[in-house]
Amino acid sequence: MSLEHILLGLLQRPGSGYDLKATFDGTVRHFWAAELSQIYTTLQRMERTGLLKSRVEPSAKGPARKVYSVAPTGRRALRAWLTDAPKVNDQRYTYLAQLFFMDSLSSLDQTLAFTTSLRETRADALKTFRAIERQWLDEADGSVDDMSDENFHQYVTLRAGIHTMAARLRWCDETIRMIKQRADRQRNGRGQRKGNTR
Amino acid sequence: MSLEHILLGLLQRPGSGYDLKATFDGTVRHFWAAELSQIYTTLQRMERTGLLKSRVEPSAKGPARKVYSVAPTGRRALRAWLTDAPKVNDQRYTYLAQLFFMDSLSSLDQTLAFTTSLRETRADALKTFRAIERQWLDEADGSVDDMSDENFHQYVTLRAGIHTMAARLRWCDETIRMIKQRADRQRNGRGQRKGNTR
DNA sequence: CTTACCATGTAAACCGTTACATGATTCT
DNA sequence: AGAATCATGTAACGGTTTACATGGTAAG
Repeated sequence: MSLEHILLGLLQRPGSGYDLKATFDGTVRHFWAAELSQIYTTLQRMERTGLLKSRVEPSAKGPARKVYSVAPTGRRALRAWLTDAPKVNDQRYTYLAQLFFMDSLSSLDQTLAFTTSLRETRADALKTFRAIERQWLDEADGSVDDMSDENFHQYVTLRAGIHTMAARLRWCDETIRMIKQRADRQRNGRGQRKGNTR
Repeated sequence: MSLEHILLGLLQRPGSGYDLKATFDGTVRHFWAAELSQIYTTLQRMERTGLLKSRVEPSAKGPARKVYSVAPTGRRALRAWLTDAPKVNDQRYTYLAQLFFMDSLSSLDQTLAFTTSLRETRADALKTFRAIERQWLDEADGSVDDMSDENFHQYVTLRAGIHTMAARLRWCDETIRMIKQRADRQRNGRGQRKGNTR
């Protein structure tokens, strides 16, 4: 139920579902994504179970806004979650699954093209992360020490994304190198070894 | 629908749901996890939609086994998925979400303890990955070139896990260093800057 | 006799994506 | 007039976890 806890965290400043979607995309999207529809239904559930309260406010534009804020029960729930041990959840990587079975295409060229294409997307993502980091550092006069504690906590989660993405790029490069080496060997007639007969 | 595709990949050697759970845990668990109950229901759906066929076989021990294998439609679906572009899916990191909001505990000591504890679990996980890699390399006489193409594809996904986990460890170390530095500064009375007043 | 392993599932609840539906205001 | 943005949702489907239910064989 981490989405609920993230919403509790974000709602330390009250807001509507629509507001929260924007905040989501602007702050936590590098480690958590959520669609508007999911946010709306989750907020409704959280009000039903007493974690949140809401009031309806007229809007300058469009329909009335339903502004949520954290109820006392919610505050306790957030605190309990934060003082709990770090929760490690399983990750699912679709592209690694594809790669895992890609031998059945019997074409190292396909594997090479796949990995090369993946590398590009990861390089773009890393560039984006680094640009966001530069903005953060500019706003803090270039020094992490000048950040507020609040910004510091947020900043280190961005650093996590940068480390991970950089590692993935290095892995792509290592893999591309190994694929090329393997393809060369096979072209030079050293490919027939250990059941490698496809 | 990646679980379906992974099951298609694994079922290139036919097997029962129970078999598949064991294979899952032994081969792809570092990038994909699945419970038995999910595997059973997914296999049933895939037979209903024509991706798989099954036959019932008596078992040496326990109840009859329902052995699934890939139907022609399934073979085409697997091929289409493998020749598709690398699919990057969003990752959700619960512990980064916790860290993101942890400033509201107003205690850098808590943040330090949290990160230190996380570091331990990541170090253990990395150790496990490295042990598995050593086994793989031993079986291939220590050289990646001596692996079959099939094993090579599987090996590189393990390397992805190792790169990622090592990066996460380096991030933990970097973060721990920054937290300590920040705590020191605040104890030495330089803590009151830029809204850092909690 | 009890535990572990083999082998099958169902049910309930929540997580998450995609598509659909509605309607107001503001800018071009 | 049409597009963008504000703002709310529902529905359907599949993904995932946890708990429950059943019963056989083999080893200690």
